[in-house]
Amino acid sequence: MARPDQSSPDRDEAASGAGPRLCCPPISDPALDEAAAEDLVGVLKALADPVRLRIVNLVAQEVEVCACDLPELLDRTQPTISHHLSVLVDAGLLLREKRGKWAWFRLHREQLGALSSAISPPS
Amino acid sequence: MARPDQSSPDRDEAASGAGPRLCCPPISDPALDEAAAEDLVGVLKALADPVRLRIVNLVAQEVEVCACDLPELLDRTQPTISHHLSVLVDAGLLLREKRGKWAWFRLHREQLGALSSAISPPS
DNA sequence: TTTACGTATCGACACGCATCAATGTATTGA
DNA sequence: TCAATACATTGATGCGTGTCGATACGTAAA
Repeated sequence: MARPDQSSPDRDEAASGAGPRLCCPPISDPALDEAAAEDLVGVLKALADPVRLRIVNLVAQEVEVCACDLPELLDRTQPTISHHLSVLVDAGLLLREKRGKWAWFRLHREQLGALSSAISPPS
Repeated sequence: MARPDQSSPDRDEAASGAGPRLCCPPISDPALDEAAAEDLVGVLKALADPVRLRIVNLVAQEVEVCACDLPELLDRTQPTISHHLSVLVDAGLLLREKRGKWAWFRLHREQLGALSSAISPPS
């Protein structure tokens, strides 16, 4: 698929040079290759679910949250909540601590902060 | 599912009070209700795909990007690229400008910045 | 008005995933 | 040891979506 060049009427600003050349520097050296993109996407996918996003939001408001409260708060069954908690722990967004019969979860702030800055726009 | 209380051996710090009470203030008033979560999730889902994340990354490195370059750069067919571009535009992350036969895309920095700060951890 | 080309849309297919009922595992208290 | 409880795991199901070939649409040049 041919790229438009500067001789196109659409982009003739700064047309002081010689013969036709590219309208702009060709895109090269993408900072995010396929592998790096997959890594970041893993954390983004973990957050890109309404139940999981609300879990993270709840945990961010408290020191820690007991799994026992979440089925009622989020209107989902216990297996579904357990599944979502595991996804968040696997993504590194939550930290799980089992105390007796109960499972408590805290926010992994470094990981969430890393994600936040990874997607913050440049300049 | 019963919540553990402070009389549990797991959480007996600051046990100076009277009879048994909750281990911690009950979670209430979640800042993110189901509707608000769905909104944020829409933008997160748009980013949570390796092809789309790489598109945003490419556009963030240039002033603007021509759709004609993306199939080769990202190793996807033209319909697939067109689909992903539409998803990003619909999510408000990219701005589309059609010039002649070509479609050019710029980063919507405000939207990406809003997402970045929305998921940044508190304090 | 043709022809060529870049892009958008459509239809179909395969895969991923959110969800739940049923069941297993581990811990606590009697 | 037994019963109760909290959580994890499994299997099944339905929906969403990433992908591509085919095709339609719009623009520009001949």
